[in-house]
Amino acid sequence: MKAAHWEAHALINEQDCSGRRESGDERRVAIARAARQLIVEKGLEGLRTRDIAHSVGINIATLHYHVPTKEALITLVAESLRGEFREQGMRQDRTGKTALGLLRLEFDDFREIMEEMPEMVIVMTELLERARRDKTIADIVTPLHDHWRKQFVEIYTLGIADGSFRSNLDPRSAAFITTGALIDCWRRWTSYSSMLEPMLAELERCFTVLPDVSQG
Amino acid sequence: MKAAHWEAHALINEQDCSGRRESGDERRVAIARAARQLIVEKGLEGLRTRDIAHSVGINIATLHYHVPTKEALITLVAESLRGEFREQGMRQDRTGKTALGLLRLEFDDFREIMEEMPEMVIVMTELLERARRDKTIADIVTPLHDHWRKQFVEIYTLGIADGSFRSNLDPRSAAFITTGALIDCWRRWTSYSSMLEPMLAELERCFTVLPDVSQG
Amino acid sequence: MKAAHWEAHALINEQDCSGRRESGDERRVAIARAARQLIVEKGLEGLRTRDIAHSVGINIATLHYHVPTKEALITLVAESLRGEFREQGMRQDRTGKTALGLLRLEFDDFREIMEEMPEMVIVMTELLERARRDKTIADIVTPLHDHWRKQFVEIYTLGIADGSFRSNLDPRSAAFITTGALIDCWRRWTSYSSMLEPMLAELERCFTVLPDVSQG
Amino acid sequence: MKAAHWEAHALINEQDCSGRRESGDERRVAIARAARQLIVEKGLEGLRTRDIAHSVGINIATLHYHVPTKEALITLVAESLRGEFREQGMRQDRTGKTALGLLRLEFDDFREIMEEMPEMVIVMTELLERARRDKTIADIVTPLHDHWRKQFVEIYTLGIADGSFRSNLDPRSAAFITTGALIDCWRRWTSYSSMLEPMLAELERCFTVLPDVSQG
DNA sequence: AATGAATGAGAGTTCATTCAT
DNA sequence: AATGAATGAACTCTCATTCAT
Repeated sequence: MKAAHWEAHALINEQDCSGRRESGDERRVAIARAARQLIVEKGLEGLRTRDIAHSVGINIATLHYHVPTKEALITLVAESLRGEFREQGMRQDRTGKTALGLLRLEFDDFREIMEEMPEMVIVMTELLERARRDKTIADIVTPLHDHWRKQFVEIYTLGIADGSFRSNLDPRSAAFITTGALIDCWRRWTSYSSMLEPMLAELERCFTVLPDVSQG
Repeated sequence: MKAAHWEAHALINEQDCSGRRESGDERRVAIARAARQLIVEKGLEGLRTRDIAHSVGINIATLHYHVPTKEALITLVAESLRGEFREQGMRQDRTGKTALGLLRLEFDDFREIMEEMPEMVIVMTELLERARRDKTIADIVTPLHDHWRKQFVEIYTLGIADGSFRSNLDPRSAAFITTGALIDCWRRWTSYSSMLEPMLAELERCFTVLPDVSQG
Repeated sequence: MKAAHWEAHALINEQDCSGRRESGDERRVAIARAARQLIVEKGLEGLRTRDIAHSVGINIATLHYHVPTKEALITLVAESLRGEFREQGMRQDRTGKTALGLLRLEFDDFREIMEEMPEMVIVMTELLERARRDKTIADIVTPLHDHWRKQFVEIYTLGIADGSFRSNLDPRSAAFITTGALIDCWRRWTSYSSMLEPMLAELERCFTVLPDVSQG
Repeated sequence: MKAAHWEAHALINEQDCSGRRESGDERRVAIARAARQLIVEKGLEGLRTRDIAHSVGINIATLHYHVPTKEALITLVAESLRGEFREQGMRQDRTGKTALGLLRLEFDDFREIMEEMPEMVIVMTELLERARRDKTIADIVTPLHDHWRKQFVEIYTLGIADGSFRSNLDPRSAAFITTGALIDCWRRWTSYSSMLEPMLAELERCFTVLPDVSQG
């Protein structure tokens, strides 16, 4: 939870309880963190600037000093999510893997997010929802979503070529199914977290060549 | 003479232009209808009781006479959706079908909803979102959702037994994948409506025995 | 101060202290009255919706029920002034008067306003000031001002024709001088009210033919 | 890196682009200059300390270091106006002129101000307005105004004595009329600047002995 | 002399709800 | 069954001013 102090600018979870003033960037990070926490608790709809300010321990006017409007605040939240998603995606070495290996890496990433940052997932869901009506948010969040889907498209395309996936697989449709199923899994996480592993296993079976060829 | 500025507009949603007063239940139906229309336009978050009253062509106080609180109003909307979903599910004859036939029937239902009542889908999505935080709504909407998923579980179980679906299929996971993918399809309907057919076709291929093994 | 009850709609100064609710129009009148009083005390710049509401004895939300925005409120004030100015202008019989007689009637009107409704004058001044930056107000107030000036133009034109005013008088310039001087008199009313009569007398002398022709 | 959003713009009014720091007094002059510019643009009512600071190119805190409160700032503006008005009044040689000559000199001054420093006029008007409610400002601005009027009183008194002005002229009333008309001319400058010359000519005719008596 | 950050007080506005008729 | 009027509580946002450095 506590970020090491040599990690200069990506500190998100650092708790700074000393009396000294924080620099602008730290405050913005703290505000984004508090906002995300509150979105988890009350939803984007229930997000109140006063609550954020209180949670950060500053005056509302101070909040507005750092983030001029509520819209900008939500944009900030969206951007902070984007930052972490990108970090996440760059952690693993993807060279020399088979398509199935890449798919499993992708699933690992998903597992990791679900277990280590479930909060982020809820926030993302809320933002995706709002993106339907708010272009500013859509412009930040949709590319993330599209990028993620495209990765599956590539994996499936690759897998068809190397024979590890079904030859009649439509990569794009499969990618939509995969991301759709995973996002829905997010959404019902609190009720059905136990379904994650069976679902991932089933998804694999859906797209790979049948092992029980005995029937053929 | 009229001081209140927003009351001056013409009523929009009133489909009943005859002079007679509606009975209490008719009013509630009209209110639910107007509310759904407005949810489609502005989202559940942007729903305002005043707008509903105006759309129905009645006073806000009158609205509150028929539906005491906003919560009750949203419950009313949820219930009206439930009613229609049930109607929908009972229309088709399901006797004597194979598992694949039943799956296709289910897909047909989905297609029909998507094309004929896209409004209902949006409202449902919004309600599912709210259900995460509002138990009253969850109690109405979750059973609908569960029921729908269970139908897929049954179909897949049946299909494994009669050999039309993969023997290593996990019906429950497959059902989750199916409903998840379809719901996500709902959500992105405006951007990706063209993906519906490919996705349904791919879903079929995901769960049925590979046809291309013999073909290859 | 107390308007007779048979004067249906122009009641501005009526004090209604009974508990019963007022109709929309009465409330709007009461709001306009309170707003004008407050403008006199604190200026248009210092006008606060909360103060108005408090002065009328209603909630701020109620104020917004009757007058949707602050801009609309100021427009209301401007319109209420316009109404009274017009009433004022129609009271006296102008038929069969000489140009000098008409000028004196005009001066009588001015005296009357200054003495009986000094409050109105201050409000008008504030509105004229704001009109420079606010087109909505300008559209209401400027015509009043223009109309007033034009009346002087007409009087002076008439007076030149009938020989009671100087033949080298430029009616338009003279009208500008007259209204300008009178308005400035308004403005400094509190400090220089004693200057009104000498100024009016001097203005007469400025435009009429010199009586001390002995010099010629 | 910079959290504060409104600080990011380029400074507008800074005419001193050399690297050196300004001395305290220079800063106050720059502040007064910027404030006047902003009063012209948005009125005294719309004047914001932040805007001034930004326009000068300094921080708000720095602004408050040089000028402790907003009231002091407006006083500063008033004083800067006073300084310029005095400079203006001392430029011309008034010895050996007739009353009419002096009046024309006064009109020349007015013309000059109107054409060369229209900005000053607007600011003056705004300050005169505020002076009605703010004694501090009144104490600075009213003497200026009174002084100006007194000059006309003197000119008219002189002119009666030397026979160039009407013998029945009341110098004080005439002075009030003159300044009032001129100030009002200021106020409507943007709409009626073409009225200045005709008005000045008419004012002359108002007070001088009728020339057309002998002509007729 | 200068600044980034912070703040209290208050602005106009909105909304679900209630009251009297 | 219906309504005009009223309201408390809350909202986002603004601004002159101050503090620590």
